[in-house]
Amino acid sequence: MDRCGEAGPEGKENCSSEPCKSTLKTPLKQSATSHSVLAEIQSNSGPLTTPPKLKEIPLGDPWTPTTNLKILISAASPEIRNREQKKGLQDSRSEILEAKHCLQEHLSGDEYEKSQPSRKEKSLGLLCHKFLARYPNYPIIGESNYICLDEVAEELTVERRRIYDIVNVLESLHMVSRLAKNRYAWHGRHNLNKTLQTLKKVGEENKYMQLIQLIKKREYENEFELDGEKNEETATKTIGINEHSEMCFIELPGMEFRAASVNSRKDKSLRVMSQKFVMLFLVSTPQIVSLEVAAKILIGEDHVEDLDKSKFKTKIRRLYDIANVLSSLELIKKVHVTEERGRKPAFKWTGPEVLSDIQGTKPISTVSTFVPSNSLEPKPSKEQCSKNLFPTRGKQIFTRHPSLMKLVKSIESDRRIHSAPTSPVKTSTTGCDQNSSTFPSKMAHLAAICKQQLEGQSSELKMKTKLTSNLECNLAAPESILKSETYTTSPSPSLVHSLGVLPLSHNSMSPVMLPHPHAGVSYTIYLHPSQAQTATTYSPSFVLQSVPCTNVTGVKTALEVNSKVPFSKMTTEEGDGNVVKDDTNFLNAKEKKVTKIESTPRSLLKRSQALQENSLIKKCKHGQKSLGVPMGKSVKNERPSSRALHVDTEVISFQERGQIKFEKLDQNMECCCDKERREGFPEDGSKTNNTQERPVPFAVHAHEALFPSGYLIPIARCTQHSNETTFSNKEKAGICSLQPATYSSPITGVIPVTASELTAVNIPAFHVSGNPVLQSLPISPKAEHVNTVSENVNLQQRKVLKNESQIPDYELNGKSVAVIPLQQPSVPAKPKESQVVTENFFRTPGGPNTIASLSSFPENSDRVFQKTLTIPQRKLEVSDD
DNA sequence: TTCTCCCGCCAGACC
DNA sequence: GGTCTGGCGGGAGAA
Repeated sequence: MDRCGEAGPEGKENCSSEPCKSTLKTPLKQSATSHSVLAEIQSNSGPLTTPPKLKEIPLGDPWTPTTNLKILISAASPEIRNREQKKGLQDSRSEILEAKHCLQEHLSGDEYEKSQPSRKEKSLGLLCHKFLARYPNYPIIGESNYICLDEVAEELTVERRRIYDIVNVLESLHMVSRLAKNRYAWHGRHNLNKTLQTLKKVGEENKYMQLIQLIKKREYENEFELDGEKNEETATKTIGINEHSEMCFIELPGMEFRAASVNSRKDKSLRVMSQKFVMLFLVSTPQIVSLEVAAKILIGEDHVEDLDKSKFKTKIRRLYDIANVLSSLELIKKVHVTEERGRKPAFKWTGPEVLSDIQGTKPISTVSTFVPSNSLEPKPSKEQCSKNLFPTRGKQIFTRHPSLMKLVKSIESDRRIHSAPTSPVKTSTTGCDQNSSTFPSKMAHLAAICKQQLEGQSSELKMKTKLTSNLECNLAAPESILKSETYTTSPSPSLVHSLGVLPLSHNSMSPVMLPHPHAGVSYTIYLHPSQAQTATTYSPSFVLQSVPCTNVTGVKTALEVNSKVPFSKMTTEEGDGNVVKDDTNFLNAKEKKVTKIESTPRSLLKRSQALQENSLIKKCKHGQKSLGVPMGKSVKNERPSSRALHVDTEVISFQERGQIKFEKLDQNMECCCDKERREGFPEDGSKTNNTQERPVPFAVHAHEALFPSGYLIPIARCTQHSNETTFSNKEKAGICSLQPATYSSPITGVIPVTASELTAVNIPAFHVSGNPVLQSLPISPKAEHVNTVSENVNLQQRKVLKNESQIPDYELNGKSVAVIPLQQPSVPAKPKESQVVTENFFRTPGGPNTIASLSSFPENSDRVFQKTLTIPQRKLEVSDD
C-alpha cells in the first residue's frame, strides 16, 4: 500500500500499476514467492510495510526502467494492461505449478515442510498485502473492478475463509463493496478518506474517546483494589460500555450493501468491529489504542454479561485479524505500551489525518442506534439512516413505518414553525457543521424561518423578560413550565430559558421533548432514537420526540454536558502537552456545537404528544418486542449498573457539593434575571456561544427514570427547563445538586448546603449514574483534577464566562439549591495551581495537589477518592516494535 | 509464559 | 441440499 502511501484524499494518483480489474488474475506465483514477498516486506522499515506489487513484476524481473515503462503503459491503457497480464498470468501459473512440483520431488518430509511457508508467511497481514497488491489504490472509476473471491483465494493459494477476513475489513473501509455472492467490487482508496471522516465523526458522537478514558480509569482503579478478574469485570460493567449504544455497519451513501445476505450476523461482524476499531483510533489522542481497551469497548457494546475470558480472548483474536489488515493498509502500526502491569500490545494510527468535519457526508447506519435516524428530522437520508439493514441482535428493527414518518415529519415541521417565536433558533453554527451540513434543505429552510422570526422578536422577548423575570425565576411555582430550571444551573440563564425555551448546548444528542402527559410538563432528554423507544416503553408517560440533531448516543450526552471541564481535564490527563492543546481545541469545537431545541407551545406539545404517543408507543411495543432480551436486560441492568456506579455518583455529588459550597446563597433571582437580560439575545454568533456555555438543560421525571444507562442520556443539570412541576421540591433540589459539578476547586466559593440536603440529590443520579459518560467525569483516579483543573482550561472558560460569576441560588421548599454553572468556573478566585496537569497518555493522572484539594471536602464524599488517591503514578511508555 | 493469530469446524443464510 | 459466509475458539508458532 505504500506505493501510494497515504497519498491522502486528494492524492488520486494511481501510483499503482496493478491491474484495475480483478479479472486479471494474479499469477499464481504468490505462494512460490511468499518468501520473497515477506523478505521484501520485512527488509523495509517494518513488517508488512512494503506493498508487494508482484503481479506487475514477473518473478525475476528487476525494477528496471523498462519494467517501469511497461507498468506505466499498462496503467495508462487498460487494454494493454489486460493483454499483458493475461499473458503473464498464464506464464506465471505454469511456472508456479512447475516449481511446486519440482519442489515436492526434490524435497521430502521435513525438508518439504520446512520449505512450506512458515506461520508468519501465512499471516493475514502478508496475505492482505498480496491481496492489495492486486488492485490499484485508486482504480479508474467506471472501470469494472471486480473481485472474485474464489479466484483470489486460488491465486493467493489460501482458503477462501481467509479472504473473507480481508474483504470484511476492507469493506468496513469501503474499499470494496459486495456485489453478489462471491463477488466484490474494488474501490480502492477512493472512499477511504470519506469513510474515515465518517467514522471519526461517529466515533466522536459515540464518545469513544471518553469510553476509552473511562476504561482506563477503571483499570487503574481495579489495579489498585481487588485486582481480580471479577473486579475488572464488574468495573467494565460499571463503566456502562456495554450499554453504550450499539451501532452497526456504517455505510456511505451509495455504498450500501446490496446483498441482504451480508446483513446477517452483522452484529458481530468483522466489518463492524473493524469500523469501531478504526473509530477508536480516530477519536483518540494520541492515536494509540491498546487491544485490551479496544476489546473491552467492543465487548461492552455487545454483551457485558459475556465479558468472560473466552469472549475477551476471542475479541482479541479478531482484533488481531483486523489489525493485520489495517496494518497492511498502513493505517495502523503495532506498538507496545509499557506500563506497570507489563507490556501491552497496542496499535498506533499511522493513516492519514482525518478531519471529522465532513460536509455533506452523512453516515448511513444500518442500525438506527447509530446515527440518530431522527425520524422526526426530515433529512434527505433519513430513510436511509433509519433503515435497518441489519437487524441487530435480538432482531431489532426500528424502521419507522412510512406513514409514521410522514406524520412525525409533519409534526416536527409544525412544531418548529410554531414554536419559533419563543424558541431560540436552532442555530447551525460551526459546531453544528456536522449536522447542519447534512440537514436537508428543508430543514435549513425551516431553521432559517425560525431564526428570522426569532430575531425579529428578540427585542420583544427581552421586554417580556423584564416584565416576567421575577415570576419566571420563581421555582416554587409549579405551573410555570420551563421557567426556573434555567436558573438552577445555567451560568447565564438566558432569557430564552425563562421563556420556556429549552436551550441545548448539545448538538450531538437527540434532544427529545418529553411532554409529561400527567403533569403537562415537558422534559428534555437526550437519547438515542432507538433508545427513545425503549425509554418510552418503560415510561409510557413519556412521549419521545426526536429533534433534528443527528448525533447521538447516550454516552454522548452526559459527556458533552461535562465536556467543558471534566473532559478536558480527563483528556489532559491522558495526554501530554500536545494533547492538552488538542483537547482544548476539542473543547472549543464542541462548544461550537450548539443545538437549541425549540420550546413547544403547550398546545402543540399536546398535539404532537398525542400523535407521537400513538406512533411511538406502537413503535416501542414493536421495539420492545424485537429488542426482547436486550431491553429487558437494559432495564434490569440499570440498577446494578447504577449501584456499581454509585461511586461515581458519589463523586459527582461530592463535586457538586464542593461546588455548591462555593456558591453564594444570597444570589437572587434578580441577578439571574439581570444576567439574562444582559446576555439574553446576543447576536447570532454570541448567542450561540452563550448557549454553549450554558449547561445543558435536562429534566427527567425522577420516578420514571428507569432508563437503562447509556440509553437515556439525561443531562444531569439542574435544569432549567423543565417542568419540574412534576418534581417535588426535594427532587428538584436533588436534581439540581446532581449536576456533575465540574468545578470542585477548593478555591471556589462555598454554599452552606447540608449533607442531608445533598443526599436527597442522588435520586436521579439515577440515570446519570447509569450513564457511562458521567462516569467519565474526573472522578476517582482522576479526581485529583477536580481541583486541579487545568489552568488553561480554566482560563479558557474564564474568558468566556468571566461575566457570569454570579450564580443565583434558589430556594426550593426551604432548601437552598445552588445554581451551579456547569461550564463556568464557579471560582471567584483564580486557580491556585497554575501548573497544567499534563498527564501522559497511559499515565495515571495523579498529583500531590489531589489530596490537599480533597481535604476540603466533606468526609463522606472523600471516601470515594481516598482509594484513588493512593494510586501511584504509572509510567507508561509507548514503544514501536 | 505470553503473545499472536492460523486454521478449520460449524452453523446460519442464501440459492 | 449445496454453497456461501463468517463467528468462533483450539492450539501452535513466535517472541
